[in-house]
Amino acid sequence: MEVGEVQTETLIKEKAKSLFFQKGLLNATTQEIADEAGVNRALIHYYFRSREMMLDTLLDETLLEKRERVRKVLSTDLPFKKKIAGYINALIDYGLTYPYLDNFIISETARNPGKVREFCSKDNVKSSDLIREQLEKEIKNKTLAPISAEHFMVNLSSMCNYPLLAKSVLQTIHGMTDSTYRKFLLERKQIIYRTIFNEEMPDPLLETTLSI
Amino acid sequence: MEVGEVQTETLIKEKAKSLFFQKGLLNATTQEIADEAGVNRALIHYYFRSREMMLDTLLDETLLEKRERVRKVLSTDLPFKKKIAGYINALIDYGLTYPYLDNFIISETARNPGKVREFCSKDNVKSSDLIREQLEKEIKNKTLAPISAEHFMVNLSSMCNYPLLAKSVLQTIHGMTDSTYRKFLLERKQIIYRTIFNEEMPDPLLETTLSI
DNA sequence: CTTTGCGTTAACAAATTTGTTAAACAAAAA
DNA sequence: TTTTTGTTTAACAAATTTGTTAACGCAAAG
Repeated sequence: MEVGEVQTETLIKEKAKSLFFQKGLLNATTQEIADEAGVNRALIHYYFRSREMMLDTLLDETLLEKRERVRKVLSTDLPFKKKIAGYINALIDYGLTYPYLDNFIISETARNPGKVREFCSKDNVKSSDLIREQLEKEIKNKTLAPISAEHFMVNLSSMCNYPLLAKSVLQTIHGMTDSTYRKFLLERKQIIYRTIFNEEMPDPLLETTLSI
Repeated sequence: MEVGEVQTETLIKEKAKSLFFQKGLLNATTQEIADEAGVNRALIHYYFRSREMMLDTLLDETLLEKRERVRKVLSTDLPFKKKIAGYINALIDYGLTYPYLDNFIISETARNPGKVREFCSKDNVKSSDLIREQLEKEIKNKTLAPISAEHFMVNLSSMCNYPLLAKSVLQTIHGMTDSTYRKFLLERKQIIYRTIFNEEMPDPLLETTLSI
């Protein structure tokens, strides 16, 4: 391996993530991954032992990264509504990066129910616990209609994640181009905030974390 | 084939739907389907020619059935809010019947983008068009905050479908049993209505269409 | 009774895919 | 230079999966 060249292992992981989580090729073969990375297929076994172990590594890394991002937003000292605005922002932006990640998880779950439990157990802090206290305060102050922390978080993540998951279907139904649908998703940040809080989202909260 | 016995073709289709759309075995092999139906694998080819053609048939039938149900609800003469309550009811109940249907569609899309377009094009009436008029009237009457029909429908279907899709993950995170999660989903009918309309859902609208 | 046709089965062929291995290669160490 | 170590490759073996086919069984028609 020449100095300065990208590490083969990293290259394979990135191309595999792209196939699985961005392009949605949930059943990509080791050959397809190798082709995408432009390396010999045997290298996948050299670095990861088996396809299954590579999947575990990819999921571990990607889910950890996503959790970190979400955790960071929900653990700030910001007031409740700003925190939630940040959460919406992070979730939609992350979804735009890996539109098929959730889908992948869900499908894998059916194939191997134990694995998800394993991944989830690594996540010892529930996001609903991170907002419960503030949420209840809002409800007490009558600035939010009564709702449990669980339902609140499920509402939120549903409205953020589903339109990304169902992109191809929704896009086809509504006859949107890729760029139109992207705009639609970004619009949704405000829509979701309004639906949850029944009031306008403050402008400064809209900045995307995406470069592209 | 004895008289009175279930038609083999129907039996295969039902067992295949169960595997794909209920148990979430998205990659079920023809052998697994045959085993589930208790028939010889060759019969699948006898009746459906190929695995691919069977998939098309299954999707066609199931999506048509789902559409019919939704269409029926949105095409009644009921006032807007009752109509939406019926929609929530139908969507959650249908999702409880086929929790992996959406997931299947999404995954298939990545493998064969043209197929979804074909399926969607058979659905010549958008559900957002079915409610647009009434929605705009509600907004004009100030009984609903301004929102486009598209975002409104996406909000609605997101909150109904996502928790079913992500069942295994959410269930694990929140440590719920199957029956607890089922209750959680049924609770959501009211939660979703409240989130959308910011007011209580009238009791008579809560009746499930499910027998179990 | 014989024939016809549908439903069913086991056995086979072909394609795909995963995982292994032995050899080739290249760069750094001795 | 030779050796060693880590990386890469082609070739192979094994398992899985789809699709075909020829034969069998059986009920209804002739």
